[in-house]
Amino acid sequence: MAKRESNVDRVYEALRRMAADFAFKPDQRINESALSEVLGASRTPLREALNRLVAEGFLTFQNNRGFFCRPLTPSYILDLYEARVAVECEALRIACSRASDVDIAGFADYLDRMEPDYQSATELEELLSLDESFHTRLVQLSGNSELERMLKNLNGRIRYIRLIDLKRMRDQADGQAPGDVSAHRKVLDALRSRNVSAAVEALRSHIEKRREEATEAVRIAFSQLYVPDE
Amino acid sequence: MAKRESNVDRVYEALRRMAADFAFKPDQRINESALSEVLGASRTPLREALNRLVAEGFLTFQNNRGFFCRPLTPSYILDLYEARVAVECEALRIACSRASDVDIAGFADYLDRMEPDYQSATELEELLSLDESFHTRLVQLSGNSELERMLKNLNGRIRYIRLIDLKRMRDQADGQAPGDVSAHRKVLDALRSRNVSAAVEALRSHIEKRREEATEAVRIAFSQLYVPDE
DNA sequence: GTGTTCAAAATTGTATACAATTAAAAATTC
DNA sequence: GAATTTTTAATTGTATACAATTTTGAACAC
Repeated sequence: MAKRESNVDRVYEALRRMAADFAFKPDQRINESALSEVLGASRTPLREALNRLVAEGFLTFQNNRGFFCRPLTPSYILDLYEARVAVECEALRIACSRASDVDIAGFADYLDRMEPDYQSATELEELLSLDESFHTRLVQLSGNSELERMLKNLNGRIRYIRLIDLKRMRDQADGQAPGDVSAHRKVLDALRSRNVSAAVEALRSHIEKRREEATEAVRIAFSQLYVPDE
Repeated sequence: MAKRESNVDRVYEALRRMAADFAFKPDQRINESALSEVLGASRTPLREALNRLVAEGFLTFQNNRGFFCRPLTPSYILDLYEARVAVECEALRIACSRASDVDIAGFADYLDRMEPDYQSATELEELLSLDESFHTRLVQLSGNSELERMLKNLNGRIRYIRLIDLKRMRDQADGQAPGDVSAHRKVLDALRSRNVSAAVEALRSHIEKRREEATEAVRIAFSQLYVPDE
C-alpha cells in the first residue's frame, strides 16, 4: 500500500503555505539548514520542495546563493492579475460554447447554495476560499486542465494580496460589501444564456476592479510585511 | 565570481530537451540511477531538476514510484493550444493599449529582418525557433513577465508537436508553405493601428488553425513515438 | 572614516550510504 | 497450470559528509 503523503509533500505544502502568506519577507534569503530543522526534514527533501516552488514562481533561486522569497512589487501584482484575466476569460469563453447545460445548472446551484455562507462569513480566510472556489469552478467548466492548473498557481501566489484586499473592504465598508456576489451572478447569467462577449466582459471588469483595489491595498501590505521582527 | 551555469542547470536543460523531444516515451517510468549515469551527475542534483520539470508539467510523479514521462493524448494537446490562445491573446490585447510606438516599430523591423530567413530556412528546428520567437516577442510587448513565463512553458511542452506539424506541412505542401508569415503580418498590422479586436481575432484564428493541424498531426506523432527500440 | 585584503565562518552543491518501499522472481498451494 | 504467497532484487527516500563557494568581519593601508 502506498503512503498517501510523503515527507516531501508535507514539506512542500508547509513551504507553499509559508510562501503564500509571506512568512518569508520579499527578497529574503532562505537558510536551508535552519528551515530544515524547523520543518523536521533534512536538506535533501527540503531542496526538492524548494525547487518545485521556484518552478511555480513562489520563490527565486540564484546559483551558489540559494533560494529567495519572491519580490512583492506593484508591477508583480499587476502581472498576476492580468494573467488571471487571460486564464479566466478564455476559460469562460470556452465554457460558453462547450459546457453542458447540466454542468452550468450545477454551477448555478453551487452559487445559490454558497450565497448565504458568503454573506454570513466572518473569517476572511473563509470568504477568500469561497471566492477562490467560484473562480476555480468557473475555469473547471471549460474542461481545460492546463487553464485550471495555471489558475491554481496564480491563486496561490495572489492569495496574500487578496486577503489584504478583503480586509480593507471589510474595514472600510465604503464600496461593495465583501459578501457581494452580484458580479459573480452577472457572469453566471451571461454564461447561462451563452452570451460569450457579455460573460467575458463581466468577468474581465470584475477581475480588473479587484485588481485596482488590490494595487491600492498592496501599499498597506508593504507596511505590514516590514514590521520588524520581535 | 559566480559560476554562470551550475551542474543542476546543465542537467535540467538536458532533461527539458529530452522531455520536450519525447526522448522519454509517454508514461514511461524514469530510472534515476541509469539517468544519473548518462548525465554524469549524482541522483541528488538529478532529482532536483526532475522536481522542477514536474512543477512545469513536463513530467509526472508518484510517491515511492518515481518520475514518469507525461502522457500524450489529443485532449492534452488541445489544452495546451487553448492555453496558448489565452496567454497570447491577452498579451496582445495589453500590448495594443500599452506598448509604445517605438517598441511596436521594433517588432515590425524584427519581422522584416526575419522574413528572408523564414522563407529560406531548411532545418525544421530553425523554422520552429523563428516561429516561437515571433510569439515570444509578441508577448514580451505586453511587458507582463507572468504571461511571458507561461508562454515559455507552453512552448516547451508543445514543441515536439509543432515539429511534427511543421514536418507534415513541408512534406505535404498542400496548404500554406511552412515559411508563410502572412498570418503574423496580419496580426502586426492590426497591432500597429491599435485595433484590438482585429488583432486578437487574427491571432486567435492563427493559433487555432495551427491547433487543428497539430491535432491531426498528433496521430502521426503517436505512430512515431512507439517505434520499438533497436 | 573609507576602502581593500585576507582569513574564518557560514552556506550551498553534490556524492554517497543506507533505510524504506516497490517490483520482480521463485516457490508453494490448490 | 493458475493463483497466491514468499523471497529476492531493484528502486526510491532521505540523512549525512564533505567539497566548493559565498559571506562575514577583522586587520590593515590610506
